Amino acid sequence: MAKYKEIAATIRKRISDGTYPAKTALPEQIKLAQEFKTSRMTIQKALEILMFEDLIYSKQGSGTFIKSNAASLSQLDTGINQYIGTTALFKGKSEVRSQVLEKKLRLPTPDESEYLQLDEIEAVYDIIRLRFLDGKPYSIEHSVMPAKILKNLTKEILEKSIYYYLENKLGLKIGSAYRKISADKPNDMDQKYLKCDLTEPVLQVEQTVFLQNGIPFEYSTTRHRYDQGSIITVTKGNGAPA
Amino acid sequence: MAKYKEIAATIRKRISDGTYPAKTALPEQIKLAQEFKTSRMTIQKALEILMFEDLIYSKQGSGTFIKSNAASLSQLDTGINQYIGTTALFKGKSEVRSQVLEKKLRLPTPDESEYLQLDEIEAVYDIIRLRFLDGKPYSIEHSVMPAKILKNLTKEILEKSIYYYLENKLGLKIGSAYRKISADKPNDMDQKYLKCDLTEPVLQVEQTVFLQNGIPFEYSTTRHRYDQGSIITVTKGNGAPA
DNA sequence: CAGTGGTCTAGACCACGTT
DNA sequence: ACGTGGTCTAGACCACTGC
Repeated sequence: MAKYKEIAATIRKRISDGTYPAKTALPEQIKLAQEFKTSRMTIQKALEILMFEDLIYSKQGSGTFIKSNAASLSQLDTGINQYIGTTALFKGKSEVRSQVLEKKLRLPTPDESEYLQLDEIEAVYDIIRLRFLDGKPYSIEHSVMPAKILKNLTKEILEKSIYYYLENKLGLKIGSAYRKISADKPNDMDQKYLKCDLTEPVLQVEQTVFLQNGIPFEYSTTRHRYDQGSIITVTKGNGAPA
Repeated sequence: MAKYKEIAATIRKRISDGTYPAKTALPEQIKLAQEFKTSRMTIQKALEILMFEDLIYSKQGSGTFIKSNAASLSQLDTGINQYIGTTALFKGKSEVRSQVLEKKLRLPTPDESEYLQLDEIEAVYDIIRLRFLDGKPYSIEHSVMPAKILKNLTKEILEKSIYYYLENKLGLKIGSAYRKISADKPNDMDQKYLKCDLTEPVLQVEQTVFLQNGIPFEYSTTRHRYDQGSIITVTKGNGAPA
């Protein structure tokens, strides 16, 4: 592994085990460079990682400090702000199953061709899946995906995880996602499949997901029963003044 | 401005105006270093900014490429994933006003002292505000903040923006935030103040906001009328494999 | 003014992908 | 094998903070 990553890991460990206590200053970059027998640039690359993880922050002219919530943050082993699909989310805790309500190939609507950056002649898969958690329905997901990316999409893949198929079978990497989250009254499908009555709202997540190269690969709308899910987000502070 | 930031700005401009078209490779780092009369390290710091902004990505051994959604992304002048308060969000578009329904000093509940990392003997402000957009109520915000941070909180400040007060008057910087977003049935207050009937749900955002040094400064629950707001998030792809 | 982090250089070698 | 990005060095000077 790269030296600066190893240094970052060492410092991260010292933060989580209390060797470097919260709210105190880290040793100066020069000292760290001496200790790790490296240059200041390399120390800075290591510290940059920890800043990105929100464990420390620097003030020019003053020092580099450990955030007061750093110890608890460093326990989380994965990065900030993940885009975990529903299948991975409940992994190990419960049993998740998908029922494919619809799977057809059609042409995109004008909106969809804009969101997915497609020509009007390029077909899309139109898929509706009902998700079950431990046998109980908890969400309906309506996905539209370009057929040229998801070739040979089978029902079997849809019943498992599309994300797994993309990354492991097609070798494509997921990049960013835009999401719009809102609350809504239950519509006919919600009432039928999610067993919502008129006073039971849904949490709707409308999202466009991009591959690493910036090509959109999915536009979807997911509606959750209000008592069956919430969205957690972590927003990192910007360094730049407004 | 630092040279690497200027270089990043120049390249960003070339991406947005099409000088460097989407899906193509950027000039090699050596070439860029020559053009800008600088070293490769400085070019890399410039490119790092653009990667963080999700405009480009690199593949070792291959090149640095422009994402296909880069041009549209570079139009957004502000950074990714902002934590803008409601006041700033609607700036220039509409008129936002706050009515303070409650403002008292009390001791924290066990949950609150955990979220806010407070001793049970440290007082908190308990504040309930009703927000109006163009004269119509659209959300109720219940905030709990440590009194030791927000000294001398006046009703006047509450009617404007707490965030503005923090950053400009107290010189404190906002850092990260954790949010939990969910949908819910309207409760008594929602029905009374947001004029929700029983079939009109609310979008609830429960959040803990931290200062730059990691100290929590606000735990709040905001309930929006379902037809008056949605949450937009942008999730950046991780570089690391799962 | 002393001490800290921020930027920058002009090289070098390594790791990876492509051919 | 070659060309790309990734890492790393051993310095230098600048910008800011705090005494």
